[in-house]
Amino acid sequence: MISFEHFILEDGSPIYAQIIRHIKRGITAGTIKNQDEMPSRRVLSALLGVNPNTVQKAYRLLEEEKIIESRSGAKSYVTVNSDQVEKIRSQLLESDTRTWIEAMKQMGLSREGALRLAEKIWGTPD
Amino acid sequence: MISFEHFILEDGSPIYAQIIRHIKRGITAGTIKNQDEMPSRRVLSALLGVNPNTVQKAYRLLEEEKIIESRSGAKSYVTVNSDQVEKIRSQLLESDTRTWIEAMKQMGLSREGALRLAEKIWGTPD
DNA sequence: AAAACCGTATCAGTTATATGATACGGTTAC
DNA sequence: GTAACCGTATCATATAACTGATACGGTTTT
Repeated sequence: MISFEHFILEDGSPIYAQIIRHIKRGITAGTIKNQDEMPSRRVLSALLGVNPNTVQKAYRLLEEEKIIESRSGAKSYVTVNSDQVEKIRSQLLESDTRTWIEAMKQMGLSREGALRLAEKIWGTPD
Repeated sequence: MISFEHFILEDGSPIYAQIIRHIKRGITAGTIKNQDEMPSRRVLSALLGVNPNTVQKAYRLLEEEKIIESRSGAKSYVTVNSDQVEKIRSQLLESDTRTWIEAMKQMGLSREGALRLAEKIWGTPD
């Protein structure tokens, strides 16, 4: 079963989008793998304290992206092949990093300045 | 007059929030300074192709944060002292960077791996 | 077979975001 | 002074996002 242990609701972006991002990041990290069992809509909504319809929207969109599969009545499963994983990984890493770089540039930081800042905030390497 | 030359509307976050972020990043970068003249609501909305009410919402929130001042009938001006600038700067840099770091961690990257990725995507130092 | 889940669907209601139009009165520039 | 611009306010409207409740039928487990 996929863990949502470290999932924290942020503000600013829609909840359903945050759920989708969490799944994709897990796939990128390798903590979510092909054929993994998804928590049911009811269970996840109770876990996150949100409405079941919000979770259903996230799952529906994940299904449209062919990342999960659902059968009426049964549980939903992750269905990703290695090509999809690689695609998701490169897209997420690049877009998240580009967003950060753009912000740093807008605030006048040089490449080295931004990297030093990130290094400092990250803290001890892990 | 504050420049919105490189401002591009993104999707995902509200337009008024993007405007606020643009101003704050400009202040952090030093390209927007105390007593700078803000573009009028009408001008900026025309420039961005959005509704004047959307710009007004951004300006109202900036005013509540004491970052700009408006007098009915007259133009609006940036009103930030050096303490505010430093506060805005540290808040923005830290939150943007923490967001990126959290994403990298969720995707299983080590500190060094993430820094190398950022270095590569940034390209030539500037 | 029955109970316990599950995916799916639908209804209504609220809030946030954005658009569009218009108006009033204050300020600035000519 | 007057025209042009400005901040501010108020309508109405539309859509997206989220909540809450409920229901139907399929699957799994016992």
